[in-house]
Amino acid sequence: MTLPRPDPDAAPLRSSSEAVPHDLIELLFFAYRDFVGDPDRILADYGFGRAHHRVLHFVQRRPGLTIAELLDILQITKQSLNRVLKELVEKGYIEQRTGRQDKRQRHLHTTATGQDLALRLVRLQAKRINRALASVGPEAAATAAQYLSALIDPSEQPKVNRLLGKP
Amino acid sequence: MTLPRPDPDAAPLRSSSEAVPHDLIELLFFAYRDFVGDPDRILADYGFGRAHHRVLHFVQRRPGLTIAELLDILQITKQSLNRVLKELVEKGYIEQRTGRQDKRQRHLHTTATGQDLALRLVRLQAKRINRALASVGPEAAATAAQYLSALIDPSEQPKVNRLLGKP
DNA sequence: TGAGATATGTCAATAAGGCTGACCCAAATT
DNA sequence: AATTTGGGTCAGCCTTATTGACATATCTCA
Repeated sequence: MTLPRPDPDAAPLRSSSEAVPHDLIELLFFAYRDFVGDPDRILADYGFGRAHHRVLHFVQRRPGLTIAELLDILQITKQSLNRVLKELVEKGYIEQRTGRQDKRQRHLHTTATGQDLALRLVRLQAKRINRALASVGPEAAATAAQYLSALIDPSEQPKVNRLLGKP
Repeated sequence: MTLPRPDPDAAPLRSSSEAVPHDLIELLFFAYRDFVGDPDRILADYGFGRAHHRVLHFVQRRPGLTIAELLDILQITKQSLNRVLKELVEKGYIEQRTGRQDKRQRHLHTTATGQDLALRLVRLQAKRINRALASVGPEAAATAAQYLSALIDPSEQPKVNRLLGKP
């Protein structure tokens, strides 16, 4: 099966002086797909999906996170969050603790089981990333991080930087 | 609302000597989300979703693509592809031409309308990427491309390289 | 020529992960 | 005491994906 080559004349940029970096567009699609594919396969054994992974990941990373903070990070509705969070709590991967100062808040923590799974998943993703960095040279790490960071909505960047601990 | 900082001692890497680049893991999530968010908003006006976008994009990029080739790129089932492809054809964004040598094949092409939409979307994504490149320096483009490419499953890399026209 | 492989299309059922809208309670704030 | 905030929940809907089964046309090869 031979794929046709991209046709350079197919889309002349008449009304735009900006170049279109097709490779960066398509590579992000393929890279992201394979990147989340690894965890997906494991999560399926637990009856979890991608949404559970994200919740587990950020709770593991930021123990004590509240619901509101998690909603702000994930940018989904509380109904969507609640479904997966409830399952993670019921199955014993995440624990909710009522806030001490503000008793309305629920602070989220991974249980020992939750930590095991979160670590297993994050190591799997780290493996892929480290393999990539090894192949392009470790100097690329900083550049890649800066590039990905700059792709984020400027309005979201402060939040993400805080999240990553880079104020 | 103040987010707690990542807890560096929360997940000691007892059973792994590999470092875990949390920033690169999380940045990929945020970057991808915002990257596909732009087109999503536009597509909603047309009654299309992300799946339609991917089909339209690759057909625009590789005019004459067959169904089998597209399935191989997207890695979804033909039933999934068929639903969105049918809608794109019915609404006049994509055209199917029966193969000349092999009459079983359908060669896919964007219509004029399809090209307009595809270009609009690709320019939007290019804008975000070019903004990012401008902020980190254009030298970063090659590094970012290499890094993203190296994230892809090694078994898939030849295919992607062919697709991008870099053999 | 006839058998089998290939390319595509389609039906039906199911699941995951999102959404909106409408409520509810308890606790904090003013 | 009244209002706002943090969180939970019900119900219904959409999109994208899946599996499995089957249909049809066309191509290839013995």
